Amino acid sequence: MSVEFDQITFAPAYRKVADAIGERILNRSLREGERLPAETELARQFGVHRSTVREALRELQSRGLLTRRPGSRLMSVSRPPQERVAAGVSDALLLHDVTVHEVWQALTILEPPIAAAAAGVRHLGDLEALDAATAAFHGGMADAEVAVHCTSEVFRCIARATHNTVLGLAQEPLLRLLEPSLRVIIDKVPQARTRIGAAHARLGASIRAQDAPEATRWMQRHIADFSRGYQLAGIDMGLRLSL
Amino acid sequence: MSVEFDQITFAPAYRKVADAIGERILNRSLREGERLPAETELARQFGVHRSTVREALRELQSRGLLTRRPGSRLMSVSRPPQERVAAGVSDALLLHDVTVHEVWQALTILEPPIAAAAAGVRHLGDLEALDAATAAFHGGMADAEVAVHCTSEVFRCIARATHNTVLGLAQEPLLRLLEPSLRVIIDKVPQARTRIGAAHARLGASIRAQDAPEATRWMQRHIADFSRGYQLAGIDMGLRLSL
DNA sequence: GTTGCCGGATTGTCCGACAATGATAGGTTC
DNA sequence: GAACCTATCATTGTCGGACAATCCGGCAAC
Repeated sequence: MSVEFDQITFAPAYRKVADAIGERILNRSLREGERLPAETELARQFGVHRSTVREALRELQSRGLLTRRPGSRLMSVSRPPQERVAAGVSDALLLHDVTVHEVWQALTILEPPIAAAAAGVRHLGDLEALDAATAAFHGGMADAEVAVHCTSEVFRCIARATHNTVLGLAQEPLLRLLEPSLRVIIDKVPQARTRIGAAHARLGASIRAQDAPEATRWMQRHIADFSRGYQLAGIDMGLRLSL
Repeated sequence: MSVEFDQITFAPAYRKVADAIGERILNRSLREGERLPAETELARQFGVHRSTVREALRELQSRGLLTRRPGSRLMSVSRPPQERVAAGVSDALLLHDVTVHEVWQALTILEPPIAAAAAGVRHLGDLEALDAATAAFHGGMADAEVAVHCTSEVFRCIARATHNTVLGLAQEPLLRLLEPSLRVIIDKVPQARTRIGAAHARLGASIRAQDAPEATRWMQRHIADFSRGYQLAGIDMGLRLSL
């Protein structure tokens, strides 16, 4: 009965330019490190004004697809750095009002298997990095800031030891969201530091021994301890996170 | 002895403007849905040229922090839509040369506990959505495209049933990366559709029955099946993904 | 109630300009 | 020949201004 039309789609020029360049980066016809022509030249090629090109470049830059390498004014193609991507995810989660509990639950799910995987695949350098982080935790235990940083660093080292980029990138936003509340716990709960330190030691040992079940168990306890920490620090896990 | 100086940081005006606005969105002093002043007005407030403001807006827009609501020319504050964030993550993973195996391993880790959590918390609407996706899979099984879409949709429904945003957002990029290879499997492996369909049915049943262990088991098999599928379809899991 | 029209606001795009700053090449000194 | 200095040039960041298209709101006409 009724005639149906497709929604018409109009994209401004700056989006088209961004899409065109982005497309070629994604499909690898522009390779990492390759330098883009100057803005004026791009404007000429696309047949638009330089201002339009610049708007497109800002978008690609913020996606991490383009970056300016030090010592070069020209933009060059880059793979989005993990930190940037993770920051995007944690910002999004923050604005979506995720609760402490949601982050904690995700850690509960993610971390023990990561520890197990790390115990499976091991590589000497990875163990060293883990030891370094553990040692730094002990050394800087007095300073809450250092303690917090080292705690998440231990997580990072373990994830890195799995040599699975996906796991590392999945974990990173959680660590970012965890840190502020972890700081509160470490500040308010006296026994937190020693318990965390002990967990680190056991985790390191079991990963070194390639004892996956043991690594899993200790990681479970480690994460479970956070939940206790939240209680003791008087943090309501149902509350949404804030930066 | 030596005098130490901080690295001097220079940020172009468009970055400063973007940071200023972004900051206020992140710390919620600008609330979701709130409309920004017009570009001319922003330029006046920041004391820069409109082109500069526009470059900043492009960045915020691409981060999903600003969007234009239909029927309004003014930019309004938005929380980054999941799809956009997920797209950013999967693009990044793609460019970082993640392998099929890495994605698969992450699914192995993530999905069974998600299914278990879904079996714990259940909400009538969630079950309906899951049933709908399962039914759509059966209905459209002939069409590979539909089958692929419904398979990931089932994952999405299960994650949604956990009511944990973090889990949903962690999973989404994996689904995006999974889909192309899943399409190949469904095309090349005759028994794939029935096995996937069976898994969906069992998953739905055990979640409805709130049987977390059973849901875990079926999800494990479901994901393990993918690995078999890759073999049968002749896909080398060590190869990096491509779009 | 729908349609048509007008004024104003806003964006998308363009033109052109210019200072600051690195890169580079070319000449100079040892 | 190597190292150093300098003039030149290319490129970005930023600006001023301009203009068409378009969309919103309101109001009149049908």
